[in-house]
Amino acid sequence: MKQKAIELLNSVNLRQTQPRVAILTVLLKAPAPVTQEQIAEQIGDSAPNKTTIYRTLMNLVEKDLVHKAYLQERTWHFELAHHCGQHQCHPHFTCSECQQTQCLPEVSMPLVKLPKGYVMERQQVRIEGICCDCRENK
Amino acid sequence: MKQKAIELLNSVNLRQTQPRVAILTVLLKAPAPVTQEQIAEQIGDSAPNKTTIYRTLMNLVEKDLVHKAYLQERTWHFELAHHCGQHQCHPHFTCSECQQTQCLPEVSMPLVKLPKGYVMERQQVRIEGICCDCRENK
DNA sequence: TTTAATATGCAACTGAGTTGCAAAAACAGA
DNA sequence: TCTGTTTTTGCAACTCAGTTGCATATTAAA
Repeated sequence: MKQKAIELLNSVNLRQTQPRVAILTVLLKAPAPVTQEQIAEQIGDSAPNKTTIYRTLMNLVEKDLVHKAYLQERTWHFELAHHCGQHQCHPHFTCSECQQTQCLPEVSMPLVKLPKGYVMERQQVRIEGICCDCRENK
Repeated sequence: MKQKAIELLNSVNLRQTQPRVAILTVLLKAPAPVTQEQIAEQIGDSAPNKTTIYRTLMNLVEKDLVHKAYLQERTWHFELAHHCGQHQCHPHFTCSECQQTQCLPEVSMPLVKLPKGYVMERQQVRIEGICCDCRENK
């Protein structure tokens, strides 16, 4: 994991620092998009300052290693981009009862046809609904 | 417009108040999702307090007259739901250069197939890319 | 009208994300 | 391995969208 993190940093010419490696390691393990706070929690006592976490995430987004996953919440969530297709991430499902978000297996959705002259960079799909657990407890 | 706003309020059993009518009227005219601040601006001097605007928007979202459109920004954007299909809104395009967002004409996207036991409420598509204007000015 | 229920405005608050700057760490070259 | 330059980090103070509590005003049903 840690090794993989270091490789990723090298691949985009970012200096290899403790905070960056730790943050990337968390992202590599995460099963769904995570917030700054969750990252800090996971790293524990040696977690970097929140400013550093945000700055690192922003660097990683800029290098396209990480994506901001837009969810119906106030807080930003991040996930590794390495499972995304060229123009499309996997869809995210958010339960409107329990607010839990999960990644859906990559589905090949057709890309929306853009008006002439527009360039597609990335298409994201977000789904709201009721998850299995919440439906049963009704 | 104002008449339409009143009808919408009646249809969901919300009391007809000046702020609500004004806010709905702005939403009815808006060509793309708008923020609290933009709504206040459009209404002008007689604009309700920002707390009222937020509370009204939340009421309208709850009644499903309005949707929160999730964009890659810090501020919330709202739009009328009346052009959305039952499980799907029209896609939004955000230019990663100029940050402008626009609605794309309703396209019929297939719905993602959810795992067993899940209920689909709404599917949203968000596209990032370069808009026509920005591409030409490069 | 009158009254009970609901909505509004205000001011103070919250909390995610940002900024500026001094101190620390990374790395290239000697 | 040391040195100097560049980049990164931590801290504290800040910003600003959205929230909360409560007193006052408005709605609409009787």
